Amino acid sequence: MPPRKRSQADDPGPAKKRATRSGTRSETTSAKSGACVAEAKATEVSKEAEEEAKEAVQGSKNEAQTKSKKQAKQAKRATQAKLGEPTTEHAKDPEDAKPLKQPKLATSATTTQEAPTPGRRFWLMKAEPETRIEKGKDVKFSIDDLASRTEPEGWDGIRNYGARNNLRSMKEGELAFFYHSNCKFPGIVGIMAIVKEASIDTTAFDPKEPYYDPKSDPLNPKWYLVHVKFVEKFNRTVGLHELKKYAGKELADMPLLKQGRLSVSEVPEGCWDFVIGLAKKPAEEI
DNA sequence: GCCAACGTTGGC
DNA sequence: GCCAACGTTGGC
Repeated sequence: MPPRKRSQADDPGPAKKRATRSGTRSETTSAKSGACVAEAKATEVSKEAEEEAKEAVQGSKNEAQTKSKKQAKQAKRATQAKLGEPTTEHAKDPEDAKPLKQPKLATSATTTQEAPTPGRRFWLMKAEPETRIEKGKDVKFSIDDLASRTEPEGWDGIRNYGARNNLRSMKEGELAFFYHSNCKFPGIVGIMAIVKEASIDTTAFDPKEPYYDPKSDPLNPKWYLVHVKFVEKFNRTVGLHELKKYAGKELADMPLLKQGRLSVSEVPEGCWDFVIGLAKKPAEEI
């Protein structure tokens, strides 16, 4: 599905093609015993971590004293890497499993009444629509593939902290652009909806998976996915080249254009609306 | 296939 | 904790 590493390995391992994506590998996929157990365990663990995190927040005073150094460190790193949780936070750090605290409240709704309802945010997620074999499996995933699904699709394979953090702050009901990358005509091709919030991406634990991460540990999961469903395919692709025309203007704040490599990024509401406008433009006006 | 930009790793 | 070397993304 989403883009990833290019190991040239190509070992023609067996592989029920599409295993990765065909999945909807949510907890309902009770078939795979091993992975499932792992997931269950991992879930527990992450719950614990969640509890810890909560406690940490509640007892923030004490915590501030005991952990302030650590936090300072993290903050610094985060700044350095500018992508959120970076480099060293690996397996060791239990904070890694910390789930979605309050994402920064969204722009517009920040000011509105009842605090606990952050505004809806918008996203952009990349996938490769053209065949590419990774560890014997085709990682291709296009908007047409998504459209053909009858069940929510687990957006797995995200192996970048910045992207992951974005995944983890997605809320059910939010919308995302589907972006075709690493292909002839890269660009935004349609819209999907988040139908299930972050859960553990168990493909990280399976050596046969294209996006296996030997450093991830079911007991302290690093990688997450969300489930999405198809909403709409645009009549035309809003190409990257076209988007770039507005990079200094209407789309100045579009992370896609500033940090091209992030496979899951946020789209400011204004940019969202603007892109929709582009997508609906009659051909003559393009 | 090239390569710029950026992320990650590991030595010190 | 810095930073050089290495790896990956993804447009072209």
